[in-house]
Amino acid sequence: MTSADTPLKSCHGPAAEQDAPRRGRPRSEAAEQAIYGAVEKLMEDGVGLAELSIERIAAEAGVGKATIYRRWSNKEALLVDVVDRLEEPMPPLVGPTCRDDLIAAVDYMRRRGLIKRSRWIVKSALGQMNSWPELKQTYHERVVHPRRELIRQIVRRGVEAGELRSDLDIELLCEMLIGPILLRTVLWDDAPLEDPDLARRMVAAAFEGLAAR
Amino acid sequence: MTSADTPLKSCHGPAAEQDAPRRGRPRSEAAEQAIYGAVEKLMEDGVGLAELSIERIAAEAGVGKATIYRRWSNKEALLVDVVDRLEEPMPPLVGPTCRDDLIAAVDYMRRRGLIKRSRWIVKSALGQMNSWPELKQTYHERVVHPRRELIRQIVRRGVEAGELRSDLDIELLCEMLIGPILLRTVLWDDAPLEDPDLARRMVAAAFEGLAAR
DNA sequence: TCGATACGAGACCGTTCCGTATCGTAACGG
DNA sequence: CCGTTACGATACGGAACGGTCTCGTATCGA
Repeated sequence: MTSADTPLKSCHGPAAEQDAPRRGRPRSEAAEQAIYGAVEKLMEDGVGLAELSIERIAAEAGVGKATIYRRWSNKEALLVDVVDRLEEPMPPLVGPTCRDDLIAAVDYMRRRGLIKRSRWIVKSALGQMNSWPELKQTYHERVVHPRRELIRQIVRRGVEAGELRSDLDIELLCEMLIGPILLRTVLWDDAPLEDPDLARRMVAAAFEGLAAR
Repeated sequence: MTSADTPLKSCHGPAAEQDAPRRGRPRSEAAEQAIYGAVEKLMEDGVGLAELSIERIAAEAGVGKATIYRRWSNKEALLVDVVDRLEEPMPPLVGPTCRDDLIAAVDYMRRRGLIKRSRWIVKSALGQMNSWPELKQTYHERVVHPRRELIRQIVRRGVEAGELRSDLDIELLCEMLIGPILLRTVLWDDAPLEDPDLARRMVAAAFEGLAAR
């Protein structure tokens, strides 16, 4: 009975028991958006994961705590949903060459690094999520893994097409290509990301090498 | 008057007013080490910054809370000292070539990444220290900045010696060289770091480029 | 021996937070 | 109109924690 008739519909959002035709007053869509909005606003304001309490979220959203608990069973479930809907998938990119795809991918990360919400979630992912297994797993599944896989795919195609050296391990190639941009977006808060040409320069440097001549 | 007579003695450890010849029972050095040890043990066990409470530290150290507060005015001061004494400085390395120095530096980071304590502090630094300004500043001053400066210095010498391309921005060169290893040590928990040849391969790949032929 | 200080243990207070329950009100179906 | 459910607000119990204080004991200098 647990998973017989329900198609496991990648159930986003609050746990809505949609089976019953719901009598009484319907749930407010506005309240839901206000809750999501409040969490995202707090994240953008640099509030740490520890300070991100349900009471603070409710206050920021102008919503009663009960309205939150009516939708999510606890704080963890709420944050899992927030993380889940936070980042849209990378656009599928099929440039003429592997190099084009790599530049696009690196530039996507550069632009993403400019968005404060992304930075917050990445940093929190590293720091606090160790003691929060489900949140960490969701983040890895939905955010880290797909991007890593996409890069791997581009690199593999590049190797097969003869654009990238075939004497290097695929993992090493990936790290050499996206390490620098991730370093700038995640570790070094003060590093500039505004230059729209940065991705091209990075990929070019990686391709051609840093040694003189 | 701020820095006239005090030699700014890089005052490690608990705030000890060493001026008075201290009568009564002296403070226990063992207790101090037990406190430091307890924090480091908890960190190695993967306890998050939020769970790292004074009471838990005291219990782990087998020490009364008062013994902690007698040495540090609050939790923040304790953690600042812990961070401060956590990492020893990078060894000054003057290899025959810039390439040797870079390999040594990257390998130092690889070995450091194998130590759980370092990983913990780096991750916490990213996640939770945003709401903890003094801790973050200390970490940046004592850990991040010196290492970054050393890399910059090596790279600058490499450019001057004609080993590295002079048409690239110094910052970009630094990121291309240490981004990959930091990616592995900080962001990807599961990435292997055991290969003692990793640093050499990474620097070689960066020097010679990833493009085929 | 005596005063001063440190020790481990833990009581204590104030604060914050989670999660539940209760209010009076508002919005839906029948 | 009535039953049902959601709403915002808020009170509540319970837990965790920071920081202070008080015990009885131990260890120093004088």
